[in-house]
Amino acid sequence: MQSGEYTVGQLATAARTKAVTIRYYERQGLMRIPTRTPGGYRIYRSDDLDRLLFILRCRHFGFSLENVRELLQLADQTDAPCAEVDAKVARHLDEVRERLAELQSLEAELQRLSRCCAGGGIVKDCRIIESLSRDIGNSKTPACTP
Amino acid sequence: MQSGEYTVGQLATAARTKAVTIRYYERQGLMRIPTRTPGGYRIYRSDDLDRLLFILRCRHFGFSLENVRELLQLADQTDAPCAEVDAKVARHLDEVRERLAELQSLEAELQRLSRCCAGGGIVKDCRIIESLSRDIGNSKTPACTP
DNA sequence: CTTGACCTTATAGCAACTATAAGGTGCATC
DNA sequence: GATGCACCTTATAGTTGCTATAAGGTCAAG
Ligand SMILES: [Zn+2]
Ligand SMILES: [Zn+2]
Ligand SMILES: [Zn+2]
Ligand SMILES: [Zn+2]
Repeated sequence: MQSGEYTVGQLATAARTKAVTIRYYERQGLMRIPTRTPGGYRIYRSDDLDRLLFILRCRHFGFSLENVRELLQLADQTDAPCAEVDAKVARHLDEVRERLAELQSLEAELQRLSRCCAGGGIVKDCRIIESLSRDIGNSKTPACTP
Repeated sequence: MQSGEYTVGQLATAARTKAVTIRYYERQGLMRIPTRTPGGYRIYRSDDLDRLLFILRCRHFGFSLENVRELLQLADQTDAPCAEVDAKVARHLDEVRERLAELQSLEAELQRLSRCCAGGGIVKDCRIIESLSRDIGNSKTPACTP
């Protein structure tokens, strides 16, 4: 091990991730196949750290591993127009906003459900259980009027 | 097959779900073990439909199957206090709000990333790729656990 | 009695890891 | 040189809530 070289564990520490994750990324074709010591240990260099950090930043932004793979390829073609990159980010942003809207409506529904029951009663009279037991979605009379 | 009885497919249709889902819920201990025809077909009755609809409503509210299992048990003890039910719903609402907050901050970050690049350039100069290649939030590198 | 829609089970796959087992390496210390 | 220990290796299974496939059996209509 020379200076500027890392074992998988050292690379993991440097990137604040775990060795298993790095091996997993290798199997998934995100990390390059590293050289090995005579004993079979993986040896990484600083460009591997760069690549790993790129991957982790993409993950932090919620990109799927497949998207990350594509982003890595795009990032390598430095002279190509970046329109595809920009589009990928924009599309992902759209997806996140969609999930956000869904989660917001879930939160509202769940809050309504939660407020159904005043507490202190028994299951037989619990408006929450009642709401879960009948079709609130199609009911004319809403189960809960908070 | 008498009236008021369902095969798994008919039950699925009645609940607007799929037969495989019902069998899966049975394996997971959510649906009761049904009786069978001499040929081995599952036979369901209207209380099975009620139970299935209860499960599906819980799923609609985002409860995990484990939570649904517990809610089913709680719902069966009609004379017990409903505090546990109420607490389960409240806890789930908290989790949803937590996810919501994470998703909101992700949306903001992603919007900032998206706006980095004006478009029309090449990858080499793309601020998005640059952002993904450098430590933008460099004061802290939060390891996002989604 | 054949057709065809439906049913049965078992098994594998998805995403992105996490956990476990069983063993090998590298380096410091005795 | 032997030992100990932290770290490395691979393979395999588990997580969640389904979905897909294969290979076969049942039921009711025509
Ligand atoms: Zn209650
Ligand atoms: Zn809804
Ligand atoms: Zn962040
Ligand atoms: Zn760009």
